[in-house]
Amino acid sequence: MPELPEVETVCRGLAPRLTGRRLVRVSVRRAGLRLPFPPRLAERLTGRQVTAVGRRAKYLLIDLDDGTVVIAHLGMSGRMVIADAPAPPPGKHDHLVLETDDGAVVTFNDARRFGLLVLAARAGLAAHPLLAGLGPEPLEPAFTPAVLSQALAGRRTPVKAALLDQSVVAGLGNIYVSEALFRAGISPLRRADTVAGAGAAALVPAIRAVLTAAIAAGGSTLRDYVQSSGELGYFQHDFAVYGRTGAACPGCTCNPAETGGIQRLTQANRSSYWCPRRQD
DNA sequence: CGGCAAACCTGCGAGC
DNA sequence: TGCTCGCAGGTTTGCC
Repeated sequence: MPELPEVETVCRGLAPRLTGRRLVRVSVRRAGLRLPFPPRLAERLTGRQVTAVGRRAKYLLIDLDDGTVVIAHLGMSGRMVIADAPAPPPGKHDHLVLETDDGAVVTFNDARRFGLLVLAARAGLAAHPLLAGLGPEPLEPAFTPAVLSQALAGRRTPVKAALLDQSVVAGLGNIYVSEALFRAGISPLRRADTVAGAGAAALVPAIRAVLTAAIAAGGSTLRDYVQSSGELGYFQHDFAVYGRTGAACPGCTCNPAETGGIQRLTQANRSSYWCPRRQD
């Protein structure tokens, strides 16, 4: 499920509970997820102090006091749940449990197991194979129309697929690509190279606005980003087009019964949602 | 190299 | 109620 805003929300929820804390107990309940867990994972984490919790694209980065960084990805169904010690009995798909010296219990749960968790050295982290190919962070100043334009130029694939490509821009997923294209008035069917230039100039603020609003929703609907259940990163957010096939387009005044409303199509095996009257 | 389908794995809702 | 089918927010692989 998680795209950049959800991972950011998980990050903000974990940070106050983990930063400065020492990991006093680590349970590893299976051999790995999409990738195998590192050898001796529990031993390598136990006793370490967390110095920072951050994010790059959809990756969660947890810095430890020995120069190690935990790189975690939530895949499609991964979640982090915070509870108070004593640790509750592990549930189905609880794969990793971290306990801190002040009594927080963080559980990494992932039903589909598309997530991952590996260790890396902080030094040279940007060159790590998982991170090296990532494009710019969409909320940072380096993500400019010129940069996006350059990344889209020469690409003959639909713009929908190009924006899903993490080397073009990091952190967008299926939901926010549809939402950003709607805001920018660009059809998901457009060939990427035709979106360079003016299209990119419209897309950059659209992407920024969509992500910023989603992060704000994550923060505002949760108390300190942690639900009462302890679950992080999952929040209700109103989408303009995503999952709204047949519904009225929020930007149109026409009758969806006559126009068909929001349309859904399949591109590269993923659903795209769009309003044909406002996006071309 | 570029683009697409399939693969990984489980859960859930819709339809019969 | 219970089964099957299609669908799911990610990423990699392998094939044309």
